[in-house]
Amino acid sequence: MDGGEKKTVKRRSQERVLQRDPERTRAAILEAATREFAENGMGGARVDAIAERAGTNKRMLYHYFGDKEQVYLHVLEEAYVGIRTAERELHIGDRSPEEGIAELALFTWRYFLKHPEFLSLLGTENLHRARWLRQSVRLKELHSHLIVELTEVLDRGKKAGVFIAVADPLNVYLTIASLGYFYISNQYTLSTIFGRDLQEKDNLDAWERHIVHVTLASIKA
Amino acid sequence: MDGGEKKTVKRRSQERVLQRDPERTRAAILEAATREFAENGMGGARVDAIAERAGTNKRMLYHYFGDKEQVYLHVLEEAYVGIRTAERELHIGDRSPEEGIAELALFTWRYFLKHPEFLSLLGTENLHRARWLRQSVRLKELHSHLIVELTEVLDRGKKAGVFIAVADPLNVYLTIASLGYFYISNQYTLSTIFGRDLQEKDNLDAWERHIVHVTLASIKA
DNA sequence: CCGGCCAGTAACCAAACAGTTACTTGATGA
DNA sequence: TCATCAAGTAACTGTTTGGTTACTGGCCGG
Repeated sequence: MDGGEKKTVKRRSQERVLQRDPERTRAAILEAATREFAENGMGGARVDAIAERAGTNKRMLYHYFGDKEQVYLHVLEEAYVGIRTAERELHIGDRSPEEGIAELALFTWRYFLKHPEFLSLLGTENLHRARWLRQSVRLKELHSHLIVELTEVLDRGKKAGVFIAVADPLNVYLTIASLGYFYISNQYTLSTIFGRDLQEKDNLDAWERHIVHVTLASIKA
Repeated sequence: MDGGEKKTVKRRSQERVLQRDPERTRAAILEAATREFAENGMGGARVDAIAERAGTNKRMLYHYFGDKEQVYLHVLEEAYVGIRTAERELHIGDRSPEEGIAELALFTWRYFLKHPEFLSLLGTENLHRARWLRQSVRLKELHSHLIVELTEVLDRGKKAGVFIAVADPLNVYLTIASLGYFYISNQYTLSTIFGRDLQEKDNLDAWERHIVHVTLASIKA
């Protein structure tokens, strides 16, 4: 539009400090992309915005990840690895069955509350019917640990007579996850239509207690 | 790309039958937009796609609604009106308190199951922090009816000694909605990572029973 | 019976977008 | 000490996209 010379590129002398640190640049892109995808979804996220947020430019993003979809896939994988890794350090089997379940419920709720971007990414992925998650080879074995440990805790509770016999591990986890996910991810529409700020501390505390109460009430003998 | 003449527009004689039916065209756009927004979110939805799905063209869409955001707002409003209208016909106060709560839980679950596009729209709206919902004047008074009626049922249950005294109407509704919403809207990632098809009839039926069971268990005296 | 109005069409436009190209710079090891 | 190669930059490109313009044609009140 303004300049005519196409070949002779004039360059201003270095404005940004050169990083020359591949690990750092890659990590910065991934973190910036996490925020961008979480805030805008797959369709709304902008490659330029990710590059700018990461303090680099598009060329590097394509250099490290190939294309937009691959960046998204890496972001999604990292997010799942994050929660499942933290979960592993819980050792819900170390205490009584009731305490174990309560601990898992509390952990899940607090993790969701601390990482709303994870919930947002799940929302985006489900909007697209798990299109990228299904392609991921990395995430196939990640989740079995949770179910195995939960099954063990429930079985101990059944033998001790404190839990009902029909308690299904997956259903118990889905109950915990449902109550946390919906409250946080849908807080904006809910606060609007019911005229109550769900982010207020009192309401958050009440819901935390509610999740533990509901989860235990649903499996107690 | 092919034709050169800019001013002299040549027109093929009428290919599509002229509808000349404003009501129908408007409704067709709204229905097509509902599907497009539900499937792709705000950022992913395409105005051209909506027009094509509606069997019309962009000009009409802009004629009736102004711009993309207004179309989306109308879609969202229609969706909320849909569920709240159906809800009103329930009359959960007509039976015993326990039956009333069970009825509301069943209705909500089945409505969600039948209208996944509503859940998707909620997800999109929450991704954008209720940006459009908050602007809507039409949807302010729509939801109070639900809370009023639920409060009445819970109070009756408390007086009869079947419900606990601390049961909060909003929390009861959030419990019901959480369990339905999460299971359906996150079914794709959940089915993938846990290797169980959540759309299978047996699983759906089990979850329906589970929702009623959990809701009642959490408020029973 | 005709002039203006409104539903409808298709071609068009500028901006935004994902992805590419052509080039520069700094570190390293032979 | 200099050739090589990876890290980095900015300008460019073809396409898509939301939104507009210029036009057509059926219908209805005067």
